[in-house]
Amino acid sequence: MSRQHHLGELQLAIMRVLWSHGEATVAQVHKELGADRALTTIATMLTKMEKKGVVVHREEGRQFVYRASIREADVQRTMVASLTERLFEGDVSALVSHLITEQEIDVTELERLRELIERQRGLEG
Amino acid sequence: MSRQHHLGELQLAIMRVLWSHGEATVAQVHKELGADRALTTIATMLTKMEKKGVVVHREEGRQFVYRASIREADVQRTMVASLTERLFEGDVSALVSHLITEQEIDVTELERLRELIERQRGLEG
DNA sequence: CCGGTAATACGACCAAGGTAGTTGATGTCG
DNA sequence: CGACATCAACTACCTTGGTCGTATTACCGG
Repeated sequence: MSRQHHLGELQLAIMRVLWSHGEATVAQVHKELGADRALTTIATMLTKMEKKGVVVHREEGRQFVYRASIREADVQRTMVASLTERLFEGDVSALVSHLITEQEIDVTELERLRELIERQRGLEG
Repeated sequence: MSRQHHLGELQLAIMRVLWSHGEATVAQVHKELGADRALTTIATMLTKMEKKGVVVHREEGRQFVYRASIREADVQRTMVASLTERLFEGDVSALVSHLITEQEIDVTELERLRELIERQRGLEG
């Protein structure tokens, strides 16, 4: 269940469509992604993803309607944790520091984050 | 220069050794990584990495002494940005939120981060 | 000088992500 | 009914990361 779901670029893009739409056919996913790749690319990828266990499908007429079978928050958690491990030796705070100081967050956002931290500190305190 | 340096697991592990040691021979890297893989695996990887432009070497007798040719902060920046793009539609704050609420940061760290945000807010005016 | 050791060079493989063409079945529309 | 469009299945490639085995070369100790 909570296996390391380490998804590639296209796979993630597809997952995002499924997460936001709930369900989608190959054609819908394709369109949503800008229709720059071939339709079969999406279809092949979805097949591989189903084999891997990250999506499932039901049939509607002769079309397949796909649905994500893992939750977005779980994927975020495992992938962020993995990156944190690889780049910051597992130090989550180091990553947050990096984000705050190196990755362009405007003042309004900073204020929002400050409040978030306050709230979280309340919860943990 | 600022190409998307998208490094794999082993590559990152090797880079970390080089960043922290400044320079290292194949044998040193191998040892530092626990010597669980074959020595040639490290050697091959370093060759590939040099071709890719992320490390360079000089010769010392018969040995190659490798050195990183890209900075750690740059790799962090591009890889974090890439993940942010893929998982949070480029919304850095969303990632920070995720880290604060979902990834186990203790109260002391939260306080440290709060101060960091204050300071950054000062810098950005 | 000779045999073993230590290093790189080179080539082989495998898996996974990504991309797409072709085929064959099945519907639909005129 | 028949031509055309749609859709999944299958096959095929290519690239990159990762993992090694073997060959070749150079050095070092006896």
